[in-house]
Amino acid sequence: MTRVGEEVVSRGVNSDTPLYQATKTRLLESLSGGVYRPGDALPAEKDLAARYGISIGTLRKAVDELVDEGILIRQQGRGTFVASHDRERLLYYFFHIVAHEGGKTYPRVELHSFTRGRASSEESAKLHLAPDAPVIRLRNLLTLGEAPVMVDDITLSSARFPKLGEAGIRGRASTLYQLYQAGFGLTIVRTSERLRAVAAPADVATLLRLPRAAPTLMIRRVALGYHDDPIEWRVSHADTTAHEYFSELGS
Amino acid sequence: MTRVGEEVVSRGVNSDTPLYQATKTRLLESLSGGVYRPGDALPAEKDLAARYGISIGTLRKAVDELVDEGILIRQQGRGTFVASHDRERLLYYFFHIVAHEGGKTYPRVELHSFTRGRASSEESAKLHLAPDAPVIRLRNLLTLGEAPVMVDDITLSSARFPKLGEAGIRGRASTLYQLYQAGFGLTIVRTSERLRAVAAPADVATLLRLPRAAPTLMIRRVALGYHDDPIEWRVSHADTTAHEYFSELGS
DNA sequence: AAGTGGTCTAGACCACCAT
DNA sequence: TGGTGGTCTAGACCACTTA
Repeated sequence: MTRVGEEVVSRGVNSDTPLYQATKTRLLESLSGGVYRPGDALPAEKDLAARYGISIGTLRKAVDELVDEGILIRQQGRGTFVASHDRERLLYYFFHIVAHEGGKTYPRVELHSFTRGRASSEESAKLHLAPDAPVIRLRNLLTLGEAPVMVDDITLSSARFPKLGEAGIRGRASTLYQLYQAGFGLTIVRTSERLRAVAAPADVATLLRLPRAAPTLMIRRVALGYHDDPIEWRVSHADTTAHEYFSELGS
Repeated sequence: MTRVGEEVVSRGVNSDTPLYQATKTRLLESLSGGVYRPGDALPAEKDLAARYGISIGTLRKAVDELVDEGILIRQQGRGTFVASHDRERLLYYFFHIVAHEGGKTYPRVELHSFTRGRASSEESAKLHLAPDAPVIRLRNLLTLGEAPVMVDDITLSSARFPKLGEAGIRGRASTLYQLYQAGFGLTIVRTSERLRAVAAPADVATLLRLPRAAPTLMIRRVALGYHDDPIEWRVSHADTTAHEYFSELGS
């Protein structure tokens, strides 16, 4: 009934990469380029399919993968939306500290210090920066319930966060990731973490009200954007006497 | 060209759950029931679709999800296979300890002790057992390179592992998960882990050749089967001076 | 060459949401 | 009521593996 041969030929340039993957790339470029912004609704699937000149099934396969990756969000009857860093989403995807045997709660975050400097070799490696590139360093103290639970040491490239000052952070009622997104157009999509158990450094122990050299969970995290570009480097120390790190993996 | 209405009616019983989900359940039941065993090839997709009386697209959607969950494995041109606990797969999905900044290596595992007893309240909770149910406890010592790196304390329900004795474990050249699968028809599909930093218990410190009360990474893990049924409870203590826990999340 | 999964199409109908 | 995503179909052709 159909002459698929003609269609396939008319598909055009990309001969080796599948159409749905090319479509995914186009969507990703529209996202990182700001054509569709966090919170926006995408055009309806049939419109998008028509615009790209592909069938709705192929369009859906591309969107499916972006939904799986947490980049788009489908809502039946309403539309498809660009994921934004609202608190719930952040808590769900990027915050892994929970009370023992308990559920997730949103932490209180307090900016403890803000400094500028030049990248260490580790920082430049993690953030793909030139040696000695200028960086911004923040230290946050996180509280769950009453007690301080975690100290975050965060490094950002000054080049990617122009004009970011201490006031800009302290003034906000939002989270850091919301600030990256709203203020600099940078959306965190994925993180990669490595964990160790270490004796608390003296300054961390003080902030967490722990005995000197108490065991703490050290979390070293790179946060990545749409194109797996590193946006933030973070070293955290958590007190795990009343909380723990949650990991649901292996599927 | 088609009368979809008739088809939909002829779909039969399950009116609220989508066909592809019902199909997924049927496949899962065939897997846990041993109709298709680990390593086996499934029937070709068009044959399966015909057998279930559904279109190939719907069958593929069900299989897609099982592939995403690591339960089935597709190989173009060859077939679709039931995932088995070969070393590579275990390493990739279930073993999260890597050398600092390094890649994964397979550990040497040594059975250190084998005992029987009755479930603690925690063990019975984690394994969904009655209080004081009979359990088997193993302690393994894991070595990466030359140095001991991790101590695993494993608890199994005696009821689910009948006739499992020390010789049955020590004699094997395989991994524990391969033993669960080949010997008892139990396949691990997913794990859920919670991590803390704790001072090494005395016996663990000795085995890991660490100073008393050195910080260790404590990993508490439930391993689950096809129907999210708990199969194994494991508490590990890792020395993270030269290794770390790897977690790729947030997508 | 035969068999398998992988891609893609064109379109029908269902379920849900807003108005 | 009209629009959105969600499900499902029937079938063509492509890419890959094996013999």
